[in-house]
Amino acid sequence: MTQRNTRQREAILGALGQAGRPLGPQEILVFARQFVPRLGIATVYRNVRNLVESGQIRVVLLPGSSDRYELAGKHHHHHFHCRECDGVFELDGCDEDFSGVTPSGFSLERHEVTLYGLCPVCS
Amino acid sequence: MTQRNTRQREAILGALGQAGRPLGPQEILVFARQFVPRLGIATVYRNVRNLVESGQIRVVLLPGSSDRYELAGKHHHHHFHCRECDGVFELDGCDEDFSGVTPSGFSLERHEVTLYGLCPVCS
DNA sequence: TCCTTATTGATAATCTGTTATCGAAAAGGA
DNA sequence: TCCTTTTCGATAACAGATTATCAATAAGGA
Repeated sequence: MTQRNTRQREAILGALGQAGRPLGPQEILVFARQFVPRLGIATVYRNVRNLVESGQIRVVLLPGSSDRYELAGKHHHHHFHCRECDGVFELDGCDEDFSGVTPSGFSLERHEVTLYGLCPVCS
Repeated sequence: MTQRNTRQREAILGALGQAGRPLGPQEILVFARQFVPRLGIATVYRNVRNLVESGQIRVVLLPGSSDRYELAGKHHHHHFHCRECDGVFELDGCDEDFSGVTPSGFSLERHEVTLYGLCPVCS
């Protein structure tokens, strides 16, 4: 036997699906406890790591803030980071092309765009 | 007497000027030791904090990497982050407008763009 | 130059986020 | 159901970045 299906892993995936936006480990814990009340933070970290390795979820890196996670398989997009509640929200797909801004000599592989301000709730 | 002019602070500002790109505290230490060989890392952190507070330098926040610092007073611009040497480089001014990408209900205040790939040296 | 006191340099302490440990619980094949 | 082995949950330990401590040094005004 290799990997087992646990209620905990399902709860974590369920939390990310339900939230519809990138969550940090602590946020995942809160959401997923709806499904598994006794869920522990170590289990969240463990499963998040495995799910990233297996390609089921994706790491969202943010300037000046800790990592969030979102379900994989979405097309290229970026995020909005609320300075008040610290929540992160998904934006619609990105069609920007930054090759023109890239100085000669540099080889551009990817880009990250983050918008800041207030989310609807905090406005 | 309130604040004194020290060789150390001058060396730190000199390092940032000479490098011409955002530096982290450890990088600042290396560069600035050209001017003050016995410079300590605590002094770098102390001065960096004061210089940010006094508005002489600016914090550069990067996704998935620790903070860098650059001289203040430049016009709005973004950065290129080399995945090989971890160096950060300044790009020419940004004229992007992301208000069209901002969903209704959100209030956009600022944005951050980071390009990734290889710098000329690492290419 | 002298003296006061901000600043330095070395290092211990702290902080935040994450991983390791280990006995208890539970997945799932026989 | 039983048994093996993965996974869990609580918490200790760790890692990297940053800040605090404190005796020694050095600005810079008198």
